[in-house]
Amino acid sequence: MRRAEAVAGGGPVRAPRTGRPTLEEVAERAGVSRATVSRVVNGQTTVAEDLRRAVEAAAAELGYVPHAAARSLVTHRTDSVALILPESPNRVFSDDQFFPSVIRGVAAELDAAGKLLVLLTTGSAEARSRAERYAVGGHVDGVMFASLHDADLLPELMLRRGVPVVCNGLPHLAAPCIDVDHIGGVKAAVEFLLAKGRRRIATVAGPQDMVAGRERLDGYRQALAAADRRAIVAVGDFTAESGHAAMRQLLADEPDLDAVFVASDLMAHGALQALREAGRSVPGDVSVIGFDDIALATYCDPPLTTVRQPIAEIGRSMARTMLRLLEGREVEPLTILPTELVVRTSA
Amino acid sequence: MRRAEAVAGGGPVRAPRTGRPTLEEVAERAGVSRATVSRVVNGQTTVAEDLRRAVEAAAAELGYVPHAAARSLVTHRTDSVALILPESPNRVFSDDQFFPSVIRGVAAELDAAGKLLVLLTTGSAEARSRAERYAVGGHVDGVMFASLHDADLLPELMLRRGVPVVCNGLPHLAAPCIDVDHIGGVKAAVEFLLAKGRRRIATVAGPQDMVAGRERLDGYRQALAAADRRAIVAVGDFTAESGHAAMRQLLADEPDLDAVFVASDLMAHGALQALREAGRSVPGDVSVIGFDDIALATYCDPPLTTVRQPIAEIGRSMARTMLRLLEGREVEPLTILPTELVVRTSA
DNA sequence: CTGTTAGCGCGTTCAG
DNA sequence: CTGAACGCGCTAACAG
Repeated sequence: MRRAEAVAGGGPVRAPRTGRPTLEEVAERAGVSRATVSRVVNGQTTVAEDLRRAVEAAAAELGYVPHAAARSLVTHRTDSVALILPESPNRVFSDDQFFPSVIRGVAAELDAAGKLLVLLTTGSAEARSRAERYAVGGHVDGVMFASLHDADLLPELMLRRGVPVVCNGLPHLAAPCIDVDHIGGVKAAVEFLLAKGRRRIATVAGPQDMVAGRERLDGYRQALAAADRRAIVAVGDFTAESGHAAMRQLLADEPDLDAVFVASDLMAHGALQALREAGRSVPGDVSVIGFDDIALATYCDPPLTTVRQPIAEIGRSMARTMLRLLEGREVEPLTILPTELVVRTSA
Repeated sequence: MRRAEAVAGGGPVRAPRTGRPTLEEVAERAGVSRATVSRVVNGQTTVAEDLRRAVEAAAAELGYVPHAAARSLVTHRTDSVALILPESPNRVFSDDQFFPSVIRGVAAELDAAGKLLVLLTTGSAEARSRAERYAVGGHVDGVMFASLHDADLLPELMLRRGVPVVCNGLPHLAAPCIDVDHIGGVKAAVEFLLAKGRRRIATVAGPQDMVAGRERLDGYRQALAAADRRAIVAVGDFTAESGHAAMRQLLADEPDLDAVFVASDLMAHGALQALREAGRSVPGDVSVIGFDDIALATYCDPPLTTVRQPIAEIGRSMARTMLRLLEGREVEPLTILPTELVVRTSA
């Protein structure tokens, strides 16, 4: 990996055509020192106009692009941040639109700030340790976590290593968090069902190792308790299949239920199918309300009444918080985004 | 940015607690040289067992993680590769499952190889030049392009800069390409419609600045020409809205059409809606066939007959090709994956 | 098998 | 305002 030696025979010693031009080569071509080129490239204003132009010309002709590694070795910055998606790639990029929407929000905000987004999925133990090494190894300036599980130690680990962290889905951490008002949204949904005269209201809850799963169940319980009604609960894992299975379970346990709040739209889609198979009409026999308001909700048959959470805004907000963190500015320790009931046909 | 100076007063000079341990600190703690630590960290077998253990212990205690920039500055490797998605983040992470599925395939394969995936969207000119600087700047070892547009100069640019490239959607490049058999799949679809006795078969074509758009239209034309029938064409851009508009156009131009091949499932979904609004039954009055076989196809009403392309396999194949390229091995210049007609209800 | 040495390409003092 | 010199943390020759 060493540069070519001078050619034997005493001809003029020319630097070999290396793959990429370096600062030094630009400097030589422009007839200035490396330091001056560096200043120009980094937009310092303390360079004489003619030199600056010479440097810019030389850089353009050579197609100079600073070497990322060399630069970040000395600056300790990379101008890129990671978004960690604590699921397998299969899950992240499935038909659940949650992660894609978060990504979209993050990407938009980072793009505007000229930062780069690195996506990491940590669905396996191996992937998790790779992500750790990646972040701690200084590949990125900070790390954002989407939809964390309770048991995930990665955020704390990174914090301890001095990596700036922003998260979603675990509010009690020593890092700024972005989340939505799960409980308020679910209460509105259940109250809507009660106001419609529904009396036996069940729920398909989400996974209980996640805040989103627990709080949506809490909201349901609180609303029912306030109306002095009994809770009827089945638990799924946010997938359509689990929603289908949970709905069957509910129908078996409680055949006379007349409404169900399902903790995600994807599960609601599965639940609708189970109701159809059981010969129940929606919303005639059973009212159904979902949670998320992803595109699928409008495709459902009938179109799904659901609690909208601003998913892309979670991403945007995380990104903005991270950018502020990287600038050393103050940030809100906890940001709660609003949810709202979107009434369609299923309830 | 300089290390703390020795403390005045002559006490023992201790290295200040820097943010992250370096090779040197591990070496000192283990009582060996930096080189030996480097060897152990990089898994070389030429280190005596006792030293290796001492190094491993020291590294573990200090929580040593190699500094990415320093390493890749000398190795010229980063162990990560980029996947470029030549659309805006909004488009990439929309309800079109194409990109997510490609990502999934790429991620799976790269994961298995211990490489990291960096996702870049190049929907704007600015994003494009940022991606260029990123790749040329040596952040990644190679670049993969998904679903290229004809006019995209980025691949050639990167090639010229010596960056390894693999692409999808532009087969005539000086880089290995992965694509699917568009024409064969579409021919099968149209022939299926003809065999069913359909006589006035229209098409909603995709964007004509992409191979996928052009070849699917070609396949349609070839199959109709072989049957001595007239082509009836409207053009969309692969979105549901454009499919809806194109279908309305077709119905206005050719009210007695009895079948339509739509060049993407998302457009087909829009087309179905337009047909419904126009009071045409599917498949009674009009047969509809889509292209892709994403999850949406099964949600359609009626479930969509469609040409399946192995989207995730495109991603896997791109990743495998890239890995081989990075190892300096031979690769196929062109890989064509098969398509197949999946018959459901809409035709 | 191990340690010593020389850069990788760049930003950044510090003199001039 | 400019250039010379140093070091970021690491790998890879080269000696021993």
